[in-house]
Amino acid sequence: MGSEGIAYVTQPSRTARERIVAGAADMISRRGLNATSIRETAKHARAPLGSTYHYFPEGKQQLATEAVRYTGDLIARSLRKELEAGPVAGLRAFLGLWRKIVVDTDFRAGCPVLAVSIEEPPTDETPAALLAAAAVFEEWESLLAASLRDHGAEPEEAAQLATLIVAAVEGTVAMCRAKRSTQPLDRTAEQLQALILRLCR
Amino acid sequence: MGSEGIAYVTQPSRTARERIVAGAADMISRRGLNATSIRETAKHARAPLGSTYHYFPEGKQQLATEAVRYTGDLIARSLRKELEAGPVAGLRAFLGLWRKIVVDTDFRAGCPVLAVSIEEPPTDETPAALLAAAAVFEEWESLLAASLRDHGAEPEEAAQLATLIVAAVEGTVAMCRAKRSTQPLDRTAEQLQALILRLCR
DNA sequence: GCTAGACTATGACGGTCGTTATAGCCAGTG
DNA sequence: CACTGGCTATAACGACCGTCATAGTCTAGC
Repeated sequence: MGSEGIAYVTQPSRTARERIVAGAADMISRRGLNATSIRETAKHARAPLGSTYHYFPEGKQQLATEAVRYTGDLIARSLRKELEAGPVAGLRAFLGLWRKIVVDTDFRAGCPVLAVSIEEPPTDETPAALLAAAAVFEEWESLLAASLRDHGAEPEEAAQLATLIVAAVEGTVAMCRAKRSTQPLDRTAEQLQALILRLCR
Repeated sequence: MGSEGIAYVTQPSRTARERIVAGAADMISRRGLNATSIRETAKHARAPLGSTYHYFPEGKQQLATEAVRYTGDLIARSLRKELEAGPVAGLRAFLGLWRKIVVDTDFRAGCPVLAVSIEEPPTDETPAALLAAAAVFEEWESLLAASLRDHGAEPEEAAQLATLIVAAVEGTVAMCRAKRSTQPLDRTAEQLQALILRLCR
């Protein structure tokens, strides 16, 4: 312990609640939702177990939901800013964020939104964390699509390409973890960048 | 029970060992590796728990490894056949396989190879299941890349596009599960098909 | 100072996990 | 017929899980 968590750093200045959420996002991105226990989440955030149920009375589902939204907002904020310099710059920033997470954690962490997306819902109704994951994907896509439209792409084409970008990046991050190499990220980056350049005039 | 598992059907004609592997692949694709217990795997295959450790003496890791290879071979076999009709036909078959799994299971199942890829390795060395996942991705990519080269693509371009296709499909399946919709698959299919057509002359 | 409410500390509950051990069944071979 | 080896049945092991309850500590406002 102590040398591993770099991607979602838990600065001691933040409140205990924020540290728990950020730590949960990090752990979910590494091991998946089901393998992330509330006990370890609390320990990772140097918070007592009891506090977890104080801050998140609805239990694990609420914590997972907030962790998904936390990461979603983190990425969306950066993406929104970089997209001001155009879709290619936005893509580069998007890829760069994930590359940093994957490399900094020695291919151990990935995307918690993806991790939550591939867990089977229990029985009948859709859990809140899965709904949050869908909303995060939607937001990332719409940010990219808007930028593509602003740079001359047809709306339908822009929507398609935005979906492709998000899906490809998520899949590529997973492939990098399996192969313990950033080569998939390099290849995907090349192809997606060419695709944007071709579409925006 | 009885009306849910359609994607990786467990025909009673197969041996108990095969049923356990196929069932494990299905369960991993739904809930992830860590949330798939050997007990439930055995129950799902109508095999006693003791038999699991008889057939797979190395325990859960061995079962997971074989489940990954099982799915990898299943997809690779179909992909190889359809690619004889060209890369576009291959892409269509690839997408169709995943679409069927996602739709038939009401967005509950996905790709077990992806699920294994995003689980953090325990401590020091890479687990066998993760190595198997990397090999499966590699095989799918090389099948696609070879077909693209055979139809006029430059080797480097072919490799890049093959990686993009595998990554995009894996990511898209996850997005479909989160959104409970096949729209991402439709969009990705459109973009990838256009990409192949543009590259192969 | 004192009290209310936010937070911590601690322990327990029933349950499932991976794995192992042991004893039994039941084909097929000699 | 005995017997051997593949497979089953059953129970147990320590460990961890999500959740809840309860009692204690701390701090802000009166």
